Amino acid sequence: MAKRYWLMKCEPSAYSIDDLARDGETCWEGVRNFQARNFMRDEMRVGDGVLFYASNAEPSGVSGLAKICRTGYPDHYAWEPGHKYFDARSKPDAPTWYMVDLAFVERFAETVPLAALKVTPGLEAMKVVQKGSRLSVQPVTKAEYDIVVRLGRRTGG
DNA sequence: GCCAACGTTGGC
DNA sequence: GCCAACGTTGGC
Repeated sequence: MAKRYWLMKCEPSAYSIDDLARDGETCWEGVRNFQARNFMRDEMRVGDGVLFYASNAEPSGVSGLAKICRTGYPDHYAWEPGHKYFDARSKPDAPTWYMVDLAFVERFAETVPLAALKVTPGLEAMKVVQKGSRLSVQPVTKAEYDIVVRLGRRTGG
């Protein structure tokens, strides 16, 4: 299957592109939205490209790149009573929630702010630029991915 | 910190 | 199945 592209959101106070650069790889636990779950469980493949998006940040925007290094598997944190991500619905023999693993690719010198995404031709259809979009894992096209990468690598504004 | 927009839950 | 209430997301 052809390589696909995604945008994945995280608050930097929880996990940032710098954290990923340090760790090399991380598991993307804690997604508790069915649509986002379906993308991770059913559609992501090893090698897919990821725009790493910092939400609730200064500024919010794409702070770097990652790639999928492990396809969907059960989010075992949902099975740990007392854990922040515990969910009694999810059982080891019938998991409700899934996660993938991400590998660090690149940290942009400066975050590409949401405001820049909103005014860049070719990105109008991205979910993240649409008002009220809360989906934390969303597909992007190769064209959109390439435009954002170009913005992220452009130095000196 | 505010609050609009959203997804989910639950009463009926 | 409807929809109000609730909790959460996330820009500002």
